[in-house]
Amino acid sequence: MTDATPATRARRGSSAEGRAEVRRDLVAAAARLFDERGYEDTTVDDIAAAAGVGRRTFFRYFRSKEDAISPDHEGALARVAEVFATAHADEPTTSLVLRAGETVFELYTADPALSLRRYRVTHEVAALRDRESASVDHYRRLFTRNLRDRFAGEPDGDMRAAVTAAAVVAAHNLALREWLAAGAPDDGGRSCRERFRGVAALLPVEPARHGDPLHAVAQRLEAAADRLERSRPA
Amino acid sequence: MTDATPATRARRGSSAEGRAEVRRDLVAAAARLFDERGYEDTTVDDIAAAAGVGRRTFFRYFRSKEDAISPDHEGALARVAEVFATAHADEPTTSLVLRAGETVFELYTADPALSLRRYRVTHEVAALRDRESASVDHYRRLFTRNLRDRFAGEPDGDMRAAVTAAAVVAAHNLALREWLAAGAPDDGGRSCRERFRGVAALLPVEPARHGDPLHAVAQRLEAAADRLERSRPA
DNA sequence: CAGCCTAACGGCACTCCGTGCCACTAGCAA
DNA sequence: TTGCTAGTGGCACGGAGTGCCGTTAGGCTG
Repeated sequence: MTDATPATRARRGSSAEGRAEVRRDLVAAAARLFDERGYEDTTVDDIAAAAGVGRRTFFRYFRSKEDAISPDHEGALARVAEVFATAHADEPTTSLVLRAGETVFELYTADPALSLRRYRVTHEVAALRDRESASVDHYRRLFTRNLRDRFAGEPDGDMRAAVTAAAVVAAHNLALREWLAAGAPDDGGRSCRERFRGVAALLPVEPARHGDPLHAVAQRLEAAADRLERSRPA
Repeated sequence: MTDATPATRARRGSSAEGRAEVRRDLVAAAARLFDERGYEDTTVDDIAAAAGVGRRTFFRYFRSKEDAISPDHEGALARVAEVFATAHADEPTTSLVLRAGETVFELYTADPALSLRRYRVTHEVAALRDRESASVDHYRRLFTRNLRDRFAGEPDGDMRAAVTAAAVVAAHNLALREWLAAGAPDDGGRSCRERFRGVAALLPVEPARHGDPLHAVAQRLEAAADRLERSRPA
């Protein structure tokens, strides 16, 4: 983006900060060019040139052209996996999936302006929409695997795991999309998280009691109590 | 696939049956080559040559290389949309989504052997898996749109529409995958449909009872938990 | 039957994505 | 100074997907 002399930009990527700077420049250039000219009419050469690096270097930072505009889902997936891996077995399932889901919001709330630009471009270009769908499905699969383990042995465990995982991920995306459509208000993602938590009342996490009208309320009480416990000083 | 003299295959696509024949040959060639050599090591040239047509003709039948192995999701989407469009307003939501979902099974049960081959290849190749995820998400969006209309005005309507749609699609895929993993038994997809119908008990199709006194208590407890959490930055 | 017309076909050339290879150079160590 | 390492950019290549055009089969018309 900013003009740099060949001398200074020659080995920007040598240090860790240098690599981060090059990466930021590439992301910014891609977002700007996709927004201005459209995704299809922007080549990788254009992005690389705008960021002041060679085309070959672009592919050392991103696996593909689409990657330049996508959030770092791999890192977020790893963090979600960590939440599942470190969770205590007696934590209520509702609480666990809410915690796991909220982890991902940080991907977007960290830089609301960039998220908005990404959102606009992603939802206009079919190729990027499909790619986003595929990324989201990776979360769904991760949730499904962990819930399947949790529900193992219970009646209809696999089906409930599949349905619960899909429901949580769908609620997450709804909350996120509404937050973005509202202009990504910078409240640390609080509105986003609160909307997301509404899914708790809709999950079939308890096999026997589902259908009982009081059940949903009981679940939400449980989840809230769990949050109270967590927010206590250690 | 089958050798044809240049004379007979020259204008096979002139008639409707001819086009269907060419398409079948291309699909069969793609499935066989992907299976034998792997997806990455098969070029469009290979597929076209194996089917006895030119490379340019391949792209007149399929938009992309991936399309040659994918089921006809566009047609299935149109049929599902038709189910929603022609449904009576007083049909229970559960019944409607089950009917809509079952429509899609025909895509696979019509030719179990081909479906099995597609399943194997699709689940081995990351690019095809992602493409399948994107296709599935189109169904989810279609269900979401229609359910959002159905739940319009009801409390938490959007959230329940998103969750219900995701749940139905997830259950559909679980039933389908189990059917394929079992070797695609040719019972007209009965086992598949029955498994799918199990989702009915897990759907939040009835709105939460906001008049319930316990609901207010849950809300106040949640709000208290949020305030406490907010006052203690992590 | 002869001639025309339409439409599918095959081939060519082109753009662009993504990758392997290699020479270059800045920074560092001996 | 002399290697040594690691990031870089250029080059060339294979493959996907597209625009264009000449060719040709099959149908329609006189």
